[in-house]
Amino acid sequence: MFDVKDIIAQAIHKQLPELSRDQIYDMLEYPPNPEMGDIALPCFKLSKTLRKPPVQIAQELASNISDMEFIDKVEPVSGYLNFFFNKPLFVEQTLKRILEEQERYGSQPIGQGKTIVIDYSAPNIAKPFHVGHLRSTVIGNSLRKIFEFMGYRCIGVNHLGDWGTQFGKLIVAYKLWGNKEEVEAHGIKELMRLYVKFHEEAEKDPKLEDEARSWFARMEKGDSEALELWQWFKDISLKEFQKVYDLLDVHFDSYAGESFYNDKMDAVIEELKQKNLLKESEGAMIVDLEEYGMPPCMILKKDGSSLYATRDIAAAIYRKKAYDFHKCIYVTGAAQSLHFQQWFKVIELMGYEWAKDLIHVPFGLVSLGGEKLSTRKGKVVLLEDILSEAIKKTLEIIESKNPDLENKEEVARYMGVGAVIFSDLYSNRIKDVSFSWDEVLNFDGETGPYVQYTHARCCSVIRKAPEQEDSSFNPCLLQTKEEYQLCKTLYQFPEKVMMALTQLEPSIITRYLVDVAQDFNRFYHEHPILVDDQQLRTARLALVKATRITLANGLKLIGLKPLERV
RNA sequence: GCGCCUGUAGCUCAGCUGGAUAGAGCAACGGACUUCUAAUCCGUAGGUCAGGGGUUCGAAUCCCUUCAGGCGCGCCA
Repeated sequence: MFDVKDIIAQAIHKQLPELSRDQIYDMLEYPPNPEMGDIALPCFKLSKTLRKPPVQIAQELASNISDMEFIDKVEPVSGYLNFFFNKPLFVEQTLKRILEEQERYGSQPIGQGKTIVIDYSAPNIAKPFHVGHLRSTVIGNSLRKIFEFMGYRCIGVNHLGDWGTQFGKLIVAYKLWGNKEEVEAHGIKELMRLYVKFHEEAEKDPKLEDEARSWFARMEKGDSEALELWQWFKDISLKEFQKVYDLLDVHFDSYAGESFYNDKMDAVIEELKQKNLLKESEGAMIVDLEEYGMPPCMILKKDGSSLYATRDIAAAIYRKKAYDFHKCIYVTGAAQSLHFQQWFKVIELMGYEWAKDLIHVPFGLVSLGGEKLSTRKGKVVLLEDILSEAIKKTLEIIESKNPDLENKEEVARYMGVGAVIFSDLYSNRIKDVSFSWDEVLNFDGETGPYVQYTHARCCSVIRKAPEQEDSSFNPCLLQTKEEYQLCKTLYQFPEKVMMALTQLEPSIITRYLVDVAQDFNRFYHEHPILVDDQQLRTARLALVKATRITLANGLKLIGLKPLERV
């Protein structure tokens, strides 16, 4: 594997044995502009340990450092040591590596033999799938792809919200105002109507709440009428969710939701008792977390029924047994941060050393015109509607730009859905986002369609190029600003994937794809590729092929299918 | 009241675990299609990095503090 940074780190290490190669590796950075070289070592930090001014350190290193094949020039500039690559060699090695590794380019086998459980999406049964759920779904899906790319075995778990008092409410509403035909005909939309109606009516008549609670209690006791209705609601919901997942191309290995853990709770409560962690407070059972600066974690309500913390604890213990995970990752809204901290601590107090392997990956909430989304008030944007709008708009663009395209419908589907996913993975996940139709349906600039378009452009050039058997090329012919810059950006892909993995941050990939696309489009605009000069054409084609591979690999990591024609 | 998160161009956001002159896209304006897909490219304009202190050779980045917004804090998940 070709890694210039490592080569440079080693050369510096020879001069400065007091620092490890890894330490030096981490100090190396990419200078802000090309005149400052390709890689730089700031010497300011070394100043203290070496008891010399940084300028002098840089100068000494520059004159003593041994000649390296990959480096043309080493230049000390006001405390920085700037390395200038041997461009042809760098270009050759970088492109060769990409062209050889193909769909493996960017991956490192760091996860061999390790299992990651990723808990994502987790919509609530009988409630519509809206923009808010999309984030968990696409972030989780992308993290899963990234981990798999790095050699981990991944278990995607959809922890369905399929248990709780809301089903009591739904049963009451169904019995009072609903009927079988309407539900069969309109699915979740009808269930949501009933749910919203329940809350409206319950404000006038609080007795409804009691009724709902008693229906839920019947469910917990195994009452067959209640459970049949529950199962029916669940089937209807899952069928509709499946349509969305198919459209998004998101899949799970397990749909074990909340109800799955019903019969696993008693054992957990028993264990907590035995380990002396449970404490009675105001009639309820809690784990006191005061000495850790947190409010108590509630395990049992006054009436003896369990809560979501109880379920999460049971689920974690089950997953550890079932999958023996290396890490278990929970992709949920930032609003739940405290909840996760609390029950992670409970797991730790129970004496499980793997408590440290539980990771909460929070993300900011989605609002709608400054207002919080609320299923109960019916204030939501349905994901289905967003996706179909995006597909419709894509189709319009195709009709006007490329009406002869084959299978327009299919391309529009991938492109439109991809645009929505891309925009959701575009900024740091922790940021709150305000949903805007304008933004989601804008296909210019830093967007999914822009990257897809660029990928298709690469494919198109490659298709039109004459066949050639020899894969070699002359890297000396790729020395212009645009060509070299593109090459340097392509070189960074493995680092970016690694960063996305350690930071659990898919947006690093998304942004990187835009960088690649920008660099490629500049190159494409400046330099004709399919020229008569066979040498030049072959060299530029190698660059196009490498770009295509990198874009395709990155797109797959954020859950998009790279398109060959748009 | 306590805790967590956020604050960078008119708007949406990057800024790599402290580094060189703070970068993109959108919107605006002006250019580039007889030539590999113009969903593209080039140029112009746009900044007290919320305010104030501190640490440091160096701060958008770390610490303290104020302000603004969001989210949490026992019987929902």
